[in-house]
Amino acid sequence: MTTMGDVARIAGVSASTVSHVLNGTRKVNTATRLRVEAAIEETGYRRNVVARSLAAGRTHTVGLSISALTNPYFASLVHAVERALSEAGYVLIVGDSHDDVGSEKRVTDSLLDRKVDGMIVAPAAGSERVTIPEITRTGTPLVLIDRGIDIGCDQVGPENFSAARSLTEHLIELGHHQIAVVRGLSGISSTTERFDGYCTALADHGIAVDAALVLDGESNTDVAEREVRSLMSSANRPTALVSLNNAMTIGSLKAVRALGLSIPSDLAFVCYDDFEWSNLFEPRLSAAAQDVETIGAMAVELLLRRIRGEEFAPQQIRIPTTFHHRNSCGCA
Amino acid sequence: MTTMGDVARIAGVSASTVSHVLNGTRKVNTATRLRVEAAIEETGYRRNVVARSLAAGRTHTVGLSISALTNPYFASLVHAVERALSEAGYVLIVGDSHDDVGSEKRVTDSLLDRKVDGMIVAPAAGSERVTIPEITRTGTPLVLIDRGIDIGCDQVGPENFSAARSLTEHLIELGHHQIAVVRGLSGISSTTERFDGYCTALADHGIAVDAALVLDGESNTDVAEREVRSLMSSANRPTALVSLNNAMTIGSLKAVRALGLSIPSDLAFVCYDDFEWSNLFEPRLSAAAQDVETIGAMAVELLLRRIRGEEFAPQQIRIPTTFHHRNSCGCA
DNA sequence: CTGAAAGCGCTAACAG
DNA sequence: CTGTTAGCGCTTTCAG
Repeated sequence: MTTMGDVARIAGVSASTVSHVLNGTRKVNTATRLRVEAAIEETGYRRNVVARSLAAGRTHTVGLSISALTNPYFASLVHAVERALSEAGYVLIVGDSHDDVGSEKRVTDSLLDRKVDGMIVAPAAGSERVTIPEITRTGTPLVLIDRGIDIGCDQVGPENFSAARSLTEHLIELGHHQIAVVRGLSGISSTTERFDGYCTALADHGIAVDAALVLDGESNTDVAEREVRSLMSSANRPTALVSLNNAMTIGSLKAVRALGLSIPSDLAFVCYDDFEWSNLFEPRLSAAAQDVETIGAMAVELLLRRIRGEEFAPQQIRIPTTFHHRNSCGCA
Repeated sequence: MTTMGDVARIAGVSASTVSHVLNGTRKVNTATRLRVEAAIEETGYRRNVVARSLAAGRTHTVGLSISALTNPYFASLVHAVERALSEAGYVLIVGDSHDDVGSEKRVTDSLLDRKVDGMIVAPAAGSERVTIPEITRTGTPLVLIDRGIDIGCDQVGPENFSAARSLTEHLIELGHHQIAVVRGLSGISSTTERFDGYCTALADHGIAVDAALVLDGESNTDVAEREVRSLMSSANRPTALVSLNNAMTIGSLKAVRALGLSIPSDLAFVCYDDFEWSNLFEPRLSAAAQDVETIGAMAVELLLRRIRGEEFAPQQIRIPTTFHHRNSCGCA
């Protein structure tokens, strides 16, 4: 493998000069630069970023710990983050935490060991006690994504509370009183906030929260299917349902289909998170869509500013959701 | 930041010993090891993987260049690869090539510069002329995924030809003669192979390929929608359609819906690639599903063997697809 | 069983 | 405008 020294020798200059033409870090005589470039071309030299990182103390690498790469929402998030980073000349290392603090710790430790310049984390439940402290201890810039944690660090996520509230209110305005909800994994802020939105909507309209109508879907398709199925075949059958994330929406729809019920005639349905195909089939889903691109881009922007050493108060950014009003809610 | 030297000083040993307890690379007296471990604990020392990589000449990092992180198929592939790698103690760096050689070159160059121990690439059209040679020149182990290239290197992908042929045959056996096809991006092997499968099925049953029924969907939802829409509103309307990948399936369905046609009564429909929701809505899609997990795991396995220095003839592995027979094809 | 010492390939003062 | 010289933090012979 050719090194910078080899190139220098061939070009008849010092390694230092080669480094500077490569990085544009200082003025170099055009003639010498040309010679260096020729030598690089001739040898097919590739800089060794590992050595460079060690010497410079920066890796131009950012780590991302995500909950579930298989969830299309998170996949898009990874995509958005990757794009924003690569535009800025950074490279992304991804790890999947499977929404488990243990795995998350392993992922973030490995990222820390690799001396990433910054880190983006979608914190699992319990993260604030184990993962986050370790990251902040090293002084690595950190921004939380999707879910928040009550700690002084930058975070960017979607609007949860108001979106879930509107979703629920829409159902109430349609005359429903028996509105069930499938809520996500406990211990993460998005679940709490969305559920709060649901509760607030009910409260605002003088409807008491009926514990029997609150389903724990654990952000999981199968669990949601089971829960919805059992609720919908019980005596206490609701007339409307709000699903609080995409995976659970699939599960809910499966359950409804398996029972031979139809939406919206037997059950009005709205959900948090939109799908590419939401508009394609009957029932066309009335859904609150997140703006993933913006969430990803924002997170990267904040992180890069921290990496550059900018000082500013911790930001807590909420990206608005958009309500796509279709017909699963039972409107014309 | 604490370094290995600091730990050594505190433990009263040499850096060399610290290194060896950390890596288990040689026998260390239990007493000394304990002291070292205590010092590590006390200081909260984290190894510097960058320095380690430079010294050891291996980064325990694998690069992945993928066509489109937003396509759920590729997202699952990334997931499968990430999982297999992390089990083996490797870390994944992802780059999105957007199916463009230019971007692909940028991605792979950056990966090469980072001295990844190996590389997995879903080659874009033209890759064999620009990206692949550069990778092999550096001697970095490489395995091609999803698409192949006529070059002596390991590749793993789904069965394309036979799956597409079966899909088409199914339609023929149902009595269709006017079978249209939406094919993917030109220049990549999966497109060619799947299209060949379609042509062969027709030929085997004495049906000539009608150029007017061959649509170029460019592996893109919008393009497919436009094409299908225009074909389906023409005089020469086919009675059946086979879509050759997931993105184009969405487009096709959009077009069909927009025209107010219904599947399968107005148009029998089968597709390559399955969806999580294929079974959820009418028409329930009859589809050939890829086994992404296996594809990812296989690719990683081959790559790790190459990284370990094993010598063997280049492998070309095809993972079978599964036909999910539902009702969009028009069967009971 | 342990330590000394020579790098890995590059960056960045510093000096000229 | 360019070269010299220290490292960056770790691994790994080679001695002992």
